[in-house]
Amino acid sequence: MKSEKISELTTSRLSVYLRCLNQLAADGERTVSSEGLAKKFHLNSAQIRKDLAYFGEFGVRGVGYYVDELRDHLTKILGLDRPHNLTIVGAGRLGTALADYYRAAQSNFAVAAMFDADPAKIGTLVGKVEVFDIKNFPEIAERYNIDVAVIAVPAEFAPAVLQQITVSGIKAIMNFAPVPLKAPENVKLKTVDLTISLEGLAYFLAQPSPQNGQRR
Amino acid sequence: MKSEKISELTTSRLSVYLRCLNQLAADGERTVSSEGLAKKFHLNSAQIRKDLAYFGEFGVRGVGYYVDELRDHLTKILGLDRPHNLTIVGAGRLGTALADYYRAAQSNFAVAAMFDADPAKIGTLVGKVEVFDIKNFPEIAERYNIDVAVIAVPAEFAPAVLQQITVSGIKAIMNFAPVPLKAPENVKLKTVDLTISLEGLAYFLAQPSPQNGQRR
DNA sequence: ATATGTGAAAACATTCACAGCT
DNA sequence: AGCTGTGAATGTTTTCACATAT
Repeated sequence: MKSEKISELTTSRLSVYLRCLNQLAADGERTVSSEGLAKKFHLNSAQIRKDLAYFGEFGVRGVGYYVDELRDHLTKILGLDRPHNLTIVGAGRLGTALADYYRAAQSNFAVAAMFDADPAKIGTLVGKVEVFDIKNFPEIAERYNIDVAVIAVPAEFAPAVLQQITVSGIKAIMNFAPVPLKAPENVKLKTVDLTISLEGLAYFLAQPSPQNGQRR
Repeated sequence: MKSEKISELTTSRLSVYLRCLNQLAADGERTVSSEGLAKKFHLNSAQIRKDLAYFGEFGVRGVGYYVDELRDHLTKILGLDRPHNLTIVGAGRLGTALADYYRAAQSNFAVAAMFDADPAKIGTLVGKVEVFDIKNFPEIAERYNIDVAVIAVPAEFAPAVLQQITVSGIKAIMNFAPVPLKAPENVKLKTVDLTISLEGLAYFLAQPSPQNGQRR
């Protein structure tokens, strides 16, 4: 157990471990070893032990980890022991798909509201979630106690949307707009760039090495 | 110019640079320095020079990089100088949203076909793209000359879908199912896990440090 | 016997700083 | 004078290997 700063690589692995532990619990497993976990996702067992050891000594030597206990720890560590209210800004194709996706995924994230600038969309429902005018963001975010915002608007509007979100005091933002955004200090911004991920695949295909038998 | 193995971190930055160069070209800029690029995305200029130097000496000392020339190089390096045919497996909410997203993004990725197992969806159109029966994957993939596949099915079906895709000889796969998949050697698999990204935000919110003024 | 927790080593990535070119 | 390309230095992440606990 150390008090260093935890890297993002570690925390996203914790999410993966937790998902796996939920599965193991459902399967009725009582304990699991770091080696057992490691095999499930082609990962090094020392890495798992180290990731967990940042937060405490959860294991028992000679035995492994108790599934239920570790699951509770990770749930708490990841802040998933209490609900989060999500908003999705941008009620276009991607925004509505994300709303549906997050609504369907049973999780502690409730999609509480959506926003758009298009008058035709304002007032409509996506699933059971109302689309509000982006102009009223601060008021609605307050009313619904939003703590996480997802940006799903075209790149050109993203900086302005980010601005509106941050002035409302929201500290956690996920951005799907393909543009580099700079969030204020003490606001966590994660960008997922769907285009760049694809281009990484194109690069791979362009490499000479795997060209044997490759479809062109 | 080295012949080392290029890291994925480098290649995704190349995508970012290319996007920026396209913008600069549209703005009529002739040259740009590594420092100029670096400022745009809060990045170190040495990193940019190093990333580029893996592939050649594209710059001119005392001047910088010629926008058009560097753009051409990066386009070629990333394999974006020729078209790619994309398929999306899973015509649910996420799959159709991704289809629309990639269709709209003007790029070298053409959405050529979609697949699903649900008889109600087979034969329908998403945009102008037909949904085929997943059973016919090999034949249709061949017909449309698919070289990149996107997995957008529920986690439980993802392993079987991966299997079907890889036996068809497709070498580049993007996975949105929240499950750890293992692709064969010489197949590139990228997973984007929308849930894990959110949980990283929850972890951040659960930390004591930024709790001043945070909405709960 | 078995599996954790962790220093030490190795691998990998970023940044510095400057020689060298235009 | 100005900016690249790159070795060297620094920082970060992963893996090894083993003492330590049950």
